[in-house]
Amino acid sequence: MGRQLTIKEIAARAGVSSGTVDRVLHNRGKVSPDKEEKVRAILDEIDFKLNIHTSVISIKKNYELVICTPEYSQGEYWGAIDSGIKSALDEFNDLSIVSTHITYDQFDANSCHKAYAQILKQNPDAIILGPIFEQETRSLCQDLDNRGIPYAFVDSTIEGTNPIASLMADQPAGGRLICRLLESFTGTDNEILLCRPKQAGSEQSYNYSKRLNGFYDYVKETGRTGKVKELFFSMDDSEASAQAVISVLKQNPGIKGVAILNSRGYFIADILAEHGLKDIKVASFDLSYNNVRCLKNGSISVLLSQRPMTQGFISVRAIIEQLIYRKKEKTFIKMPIDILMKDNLPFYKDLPL
Amino acid sequence: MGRQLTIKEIAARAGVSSGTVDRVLHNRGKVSPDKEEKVRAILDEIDFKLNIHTSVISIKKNYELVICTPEYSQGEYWGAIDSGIKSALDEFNDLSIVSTHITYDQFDANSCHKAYAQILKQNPDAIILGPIFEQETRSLCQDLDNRGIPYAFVDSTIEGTNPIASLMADQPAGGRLICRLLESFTGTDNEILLCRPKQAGSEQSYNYSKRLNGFYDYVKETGRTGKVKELFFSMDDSEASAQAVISVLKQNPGIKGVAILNSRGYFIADILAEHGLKDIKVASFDLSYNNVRCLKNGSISVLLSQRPMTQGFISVRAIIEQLIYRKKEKTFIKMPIDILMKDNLPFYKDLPL
DNA sequence: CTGTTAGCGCATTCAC
DNA sequence: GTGAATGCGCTAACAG
Repeated sequence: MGRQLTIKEIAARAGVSSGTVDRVLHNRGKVSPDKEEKVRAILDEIDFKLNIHTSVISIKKNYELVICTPEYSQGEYWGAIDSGIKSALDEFNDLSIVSTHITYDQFDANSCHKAYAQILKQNPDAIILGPIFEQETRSLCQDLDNRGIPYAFVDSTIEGTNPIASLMADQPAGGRLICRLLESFTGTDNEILLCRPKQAGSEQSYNYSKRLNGFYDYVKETGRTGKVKELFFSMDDSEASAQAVISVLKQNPGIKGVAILNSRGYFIADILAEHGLKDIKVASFDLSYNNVRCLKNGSISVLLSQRPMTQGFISVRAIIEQLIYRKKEKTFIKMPIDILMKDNLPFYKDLPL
Repeated sequence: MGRQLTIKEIAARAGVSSGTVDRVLHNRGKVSPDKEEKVRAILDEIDFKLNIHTSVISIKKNYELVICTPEYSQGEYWGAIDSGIKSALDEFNDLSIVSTHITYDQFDANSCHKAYAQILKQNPDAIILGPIFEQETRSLCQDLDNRGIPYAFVDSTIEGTNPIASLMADQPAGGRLICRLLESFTGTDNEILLCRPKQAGSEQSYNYSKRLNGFYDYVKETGRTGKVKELFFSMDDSEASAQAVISVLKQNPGIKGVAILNSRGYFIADILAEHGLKDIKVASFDLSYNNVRCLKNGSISVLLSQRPMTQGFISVRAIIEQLIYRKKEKTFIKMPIDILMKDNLPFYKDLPL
């Protein structure tokens, strides 16, 4: 495969100037039908691709990117996504992209509403969305579609929208997997406790409910319905939660594994550790700071992660490819669900700082 | 953080010409100490990064890259590494890199010797090595060091060499991990069978022996020495191997898990499946075609993978960064060891085709 | 040693 | 509608 033809060479072949080829390539109009046809014929024949590098350097436009995600503390899931975004922006720093980060309270639809209003006001060239609220997001996306502003989703995707990219894990698969792992760990004879947070937003979250579905699908398929118990706990009252957990485990000595389908595994793990319940395996999601601590000290046996940093990184890259390199294909990726145990933890970069 | 300074602007600040800045940036020499210092001072201060795009288009040189790995069949480990290399070369195709792939028989030191001679004869600009034989590789690398030709390792690294990049997994950690997994799966009361291949090269391989070390380190640490049995099997005589495996399992009903520390897990898994031994958990390495088949049908419970495609990809990128972008830092990465089970398998791209 | 300069391929004016 | 001309930031060759 030899070198590609340049625009100039194509122009020569078509008997036109490079400017005309450029107009055809980018559908800018103002080209007579006959010349256009000539150029297109050649273009089709040789499968012409723009040279990204020269293309980029001759574009002068400054791009505005808005990132809109829930607020987060350091070392948490959304922080990892953000650091992936940052590292991508750093890698592509010669593209003159200006980014703004707008955050909202993931438990307060109104705060999300405000954030979205702010986005529309800013009228950026592209947006990366970490969506929690379906209605609000769908409405925003409609406006964006109308204005022709591209947007990408990280963490989860809202149906009925037209993102140019979507980076998320298969949540039901995550639910199935955590159940399979605990089943393998505890053996088929023993029981599993599913600890569900009472906290407002968390249970309603799209991702959480999908995991729950996957979890119970697996339970049913394997005919272990009787082997799974549930317990609701509140992060706000750790005393009561601790008592509840311990009492359930005392009453059900067959329980050898505990699943927490969000990133609060450490909360339960700490309770178990405090009470010396070392033989109970805990499984949870996300490499948050506290979860990693527990995985290291053995109070959590396994964590599932959906590569938040990678999600952030790819979302930026997808935007750039679409916006600047004019790539047409959309980027829909189901992220791998990584299984983390003590021995392979050190080699994963998607770690909280 | 505003726009980056250009080389010209830096030159102006330092009171030199852009040519001088370029010479400093790329260590081409021929710069007086005082000017060099002035330039470096500014460079450090502003954390200058080359504009990749303009840099690429103005490079005229054609680079020759040689890739040298063991031969492989489709859907195997080395094939995945190769496809990672190919996709990187594809992504960087505007750099005019010509690549040659030389392979050798991983069980025949002489064939490796020949391959290496061929490399030296070709005298390329850079080399990616998948090393098996220590002596031969060390000798080759010495020659390459003398000639100043950069080389990168994939899969494993030979000590006493000076690669510019090394992409490999932590093999002892892999050994530990597979043991921890099987222990978790079988419970502490039961036993584990370690199936070791008799085949010539395989056992001597550096990676294999490191995994073995890690495996037994974990066994010792957890005080389970008495709980681990060993069995040597030969791929050449499946009849005999099958009988041996089955007989060991009959004599030791406490064995509930089987570990294979290379990519031959499917060989044992097929034997177990044939004999209806469904409750015995099998764990092995690598997403080879056959292993994946077994993971899907349930005869293998878990596979460990060291991201061969990613290794291949990064090795090329590291070479390019070193050779073309003249990056100084070397790229030593311990790849994550991915744990694959039935539910998360579909989302991993490091799959055989 | 050092500065100057001609491209690299494309996007974008600006005349015609 | 169209083509010619300019510049993006950097590399490399060349003249001093």
